[in-house]
Amino acid sequence: MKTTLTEILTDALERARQDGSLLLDPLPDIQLDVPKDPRFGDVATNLAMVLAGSLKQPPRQIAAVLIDHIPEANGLIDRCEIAGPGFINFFLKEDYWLRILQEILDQGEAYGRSQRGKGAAVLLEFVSANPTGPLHIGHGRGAVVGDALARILDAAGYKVTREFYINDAGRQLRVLGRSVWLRYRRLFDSLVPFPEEEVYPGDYVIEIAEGIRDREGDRYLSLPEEEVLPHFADLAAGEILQGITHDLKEIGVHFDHFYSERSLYEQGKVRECIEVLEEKELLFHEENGACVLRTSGLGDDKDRVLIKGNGDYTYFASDIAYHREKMERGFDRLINIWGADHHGYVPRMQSAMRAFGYDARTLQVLLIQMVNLLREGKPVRMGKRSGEFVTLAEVVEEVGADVARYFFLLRRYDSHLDFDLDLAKTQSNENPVYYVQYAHARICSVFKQAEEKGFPLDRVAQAPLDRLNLPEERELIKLLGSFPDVVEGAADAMEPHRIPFYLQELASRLHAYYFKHRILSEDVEKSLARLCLIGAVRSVIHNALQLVGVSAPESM
RNA sequence: GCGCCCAUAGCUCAGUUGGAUAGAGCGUUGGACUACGAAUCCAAAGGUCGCAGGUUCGAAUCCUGCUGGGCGCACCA
Repeated sequence: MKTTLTEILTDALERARQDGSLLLDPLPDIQLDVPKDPRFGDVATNLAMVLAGSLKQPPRQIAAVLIDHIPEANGLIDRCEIAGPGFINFFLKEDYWLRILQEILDQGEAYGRSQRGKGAAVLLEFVSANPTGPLHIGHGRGAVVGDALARILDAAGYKVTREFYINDAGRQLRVLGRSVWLRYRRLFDSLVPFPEEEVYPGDYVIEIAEGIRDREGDRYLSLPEEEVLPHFADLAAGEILQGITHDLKEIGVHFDHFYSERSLYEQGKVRECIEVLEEKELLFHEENGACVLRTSGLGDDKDRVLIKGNGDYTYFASDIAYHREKMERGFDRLINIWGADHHGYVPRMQSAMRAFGYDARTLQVLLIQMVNLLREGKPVRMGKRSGEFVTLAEVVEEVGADVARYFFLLRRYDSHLDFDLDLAKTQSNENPVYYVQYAHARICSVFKQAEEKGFPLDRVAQAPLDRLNLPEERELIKLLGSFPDVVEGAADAMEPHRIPFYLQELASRLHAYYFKHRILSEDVEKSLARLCLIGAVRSVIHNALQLVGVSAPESM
């Protein structure tokens, strides 16, 4: 809708320029609004007010000129009004809305999809949790936001690849190996010390050690530590990663690739990356042998070490190699989803992009704020080191995947989230998930009812849609008509939470309409038309729920 | 000390990229089932958009400075 109106306005501007009534150069961007108040029309633009400054004419006068240049036979606009300081309000032709309704019915699951992204290839990296322990609730939020964003971008015409980066090199993994090794030895000798401060204390480490003992007995006790530790580390990481993918699957999140950090080293990508930077003369070496990237000249506040004095690579080294690798795989855009506590890392990552000659804006980082888990109104203490660790899997088990997902998406990703376990578990009107799902189930129920009562459902496609002339019906159709704009907006801004908010409003309008007006009546033609309307609502609710990965049940 | 994020109704939060009278859910109060699902609906009360300046036709939104909260500032990950 907005796009066709934009064309009409651009055309009007062009005509006005050619006949000299408006001295435009260049043509301005056209901004369209859907006014909150229906009295201000179906769509409005502030165009005249924007132009007032440069044209040095009163906005209302410019608006009048513009309206004069809109052709009569545009097929869309019924009438225009100039309002307030210079808004142009457009009232669209009655049958336009019926065409929209027909379009929704025709398109079905495709309604809401667009070519906004023009097929641009996007690499969306998210979760990327270290394989050293189970996912917690914060990971869950990142996972669900990332997954929903992937679905939304896909619907908006981007080619999305979902990737999980595995930190399977470096110190944390060595610590994991040592943790398992100590637990393993303790299974045979309880006197072996277990320094909780230096290793991972979680019970899952014991379980991994027990697994090794059950399968292979005590044979590792006699082997030298240097041999056992890397093996245990790999074994444990593999097992934990399997658990992670399992937990992600339980909450409906999947990945196209798992990208191994270690493979970057094994394929020489890290070294290659450093050589390239060396050629670009972006590196310098300190007295102790450390190798440093001059990020300070590229937007970061200081230079960053790539190779330490002891010869070890820093994580930053493999990270930039990874991102260079992403670009070399041909992606147009990179999106990373990180916990907000990593925000200090963003400038240096973007300076690395610049170091390789890419626009820093090619990499966008979404920082997901922390999640506060509440039970009985009190925060549940989190943290890998604390005893009462609550995993994502436990939360999903407790409240279900639909609820968990919806709760994660109910807030902007950059605001703190209180996850209230008791609220999440209530199957009542306090729980926003059911409100929306109920609307869907309710419509399904009406269709079932219509079938039982013998309404000629095979004639629904020929229903006289012009019988839908109530204000509530008109508003409902308008809301349905804005769905593609909502999806595009969510994709542009990378803000999945817009979908649940849209759903809330749509469900609310549906419930109100349903309560006030009977769908099935003696007037068969009208009943069929109304079935078309609620059928379209059902379809859009279904599509929107699909975008956030929440199920649309036919009965509850 | 420096940097980033946040501050909107009693609570939790939206606010269409600077637009018209600032919205929703929950909670509170009062009402609505002999008809398609009451997990629903209708109505009311509730606001100095943290504070003070600035930018302009117009600011919750943009710029500056404060106040208060969160998080970062490694040759850690």
